[in-house]
Amino acid sequence: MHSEICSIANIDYMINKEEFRKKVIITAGQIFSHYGFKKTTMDEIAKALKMGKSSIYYYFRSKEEIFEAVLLYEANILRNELTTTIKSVESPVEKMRNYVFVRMKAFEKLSNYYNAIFDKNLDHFNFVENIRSKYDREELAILRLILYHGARKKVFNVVNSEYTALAVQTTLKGLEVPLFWKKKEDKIELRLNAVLDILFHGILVK
Amino acid sequence: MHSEICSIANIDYMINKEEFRKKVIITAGQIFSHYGFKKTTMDEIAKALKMGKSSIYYYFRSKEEIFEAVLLYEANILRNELTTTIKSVESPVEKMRNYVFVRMKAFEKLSNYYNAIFDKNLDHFNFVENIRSKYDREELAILRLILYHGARKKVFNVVNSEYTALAVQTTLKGLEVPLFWKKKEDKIELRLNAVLDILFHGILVK
DNA sequence: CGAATTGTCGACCGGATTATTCGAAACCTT
DNA sequence: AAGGTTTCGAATAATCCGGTCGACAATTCG
Repeated sequence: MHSEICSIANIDYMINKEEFRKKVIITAGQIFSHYGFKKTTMDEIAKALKMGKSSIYYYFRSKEEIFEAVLLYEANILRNELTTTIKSVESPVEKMRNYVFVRMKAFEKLSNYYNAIFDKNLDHFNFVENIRSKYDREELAILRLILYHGARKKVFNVVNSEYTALAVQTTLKGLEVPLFWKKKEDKIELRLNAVLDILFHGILVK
Repeated sequence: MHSEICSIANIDYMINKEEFRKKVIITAGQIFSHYGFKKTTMDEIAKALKMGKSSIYYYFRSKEEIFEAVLLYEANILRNELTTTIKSVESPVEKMRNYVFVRMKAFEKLSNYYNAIFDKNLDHFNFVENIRSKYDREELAILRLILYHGARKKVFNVVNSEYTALAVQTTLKGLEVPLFWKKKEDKIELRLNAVLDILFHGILVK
């Protein structure tokens, strides 16, 4: 029959569908990052989208699928920002304040989702591995170096010396941090928070 | 019988009890201000206190009672800060930047609870009236003046002119703002958010 | 020491919430 | 108008959560 026309129409549909999915991801992402996975309700997402709750299920199979899409979306943004920025940066270290600051912000945003992941009993090993595999080792090495030398040369004001070593060591390895955990325990969770604190607040730029 | 000794003992008990209540108020307050009333669970509060949920009910009758205690506690702090600070401030307006900024922060903290109040179907009229009655009219007048002239003289950078009038008008009347609402409707809620936005972010100091 | 009072907690209940489904209506596009 | 696409109200089954209760530990008192 009219197979060609039909397929054209389908492509149109798919585009719209993809756009709507993105809208959901962005909207839901904001809510997830604030309230975590468990505390975020479908009703809430639907309300924020000004849509019936059931409609969302036309685009996503489940709440989890939305959440995972959000994580992937954010991780990709972060990764792209990193790769593009890192190529436009040259020493000296002293001039990198703003650069690092921007990076910090990006990580900060993503770090919100850690809570959400904790909240859920998601197997974050898979997630972390997934993300990590997308980072070029070299990128990480450079970033780590910047921070390391920056801290030594007092470009950054490291607030709490107790955690300095840990912070420098793990800084901007970023998503590798969770690899140290074996299971979800309070103490370990606390340590993560400490690290994140240093990463995003403790090390003050400017 | 041993009425005197007993009463002394009772006072001791009360002090401990009062201390524990305060601990609950502070801990629960942090959670409430982040997640709102509804999304905050007793289990969560208990866990944060490292205590059994049932134990909390030995000190508070209900979740609502905790919440109201939190509001009162915060409101008192804010009120005290206001009254003490306002007496140590003299013109000119241009030097008040930092002062106002600090005030902003204080309001910001309290403003978090507005969400919590919305969240709940609490009759916030009572609450607001309760708080408002503790403010000296004169204090408010002075604060309002500072902001008003500050905005006119461009000491503050008013970001969104659309809301400027509203902001100046209601700024630091602070807790009076809610009096304009008749019921909890989306549009009105949005307007509040706009106002709060202006109050705490829109008007940039420095 | 006991006994009385104060404080803690695990286990549990029933009503409320919530993720998800389904079928029917509304909406396009041809 | 037909057929595919999108929306949504209503129903459901599972889970959650505020609050209770009784047992029991700790402390205070004679």
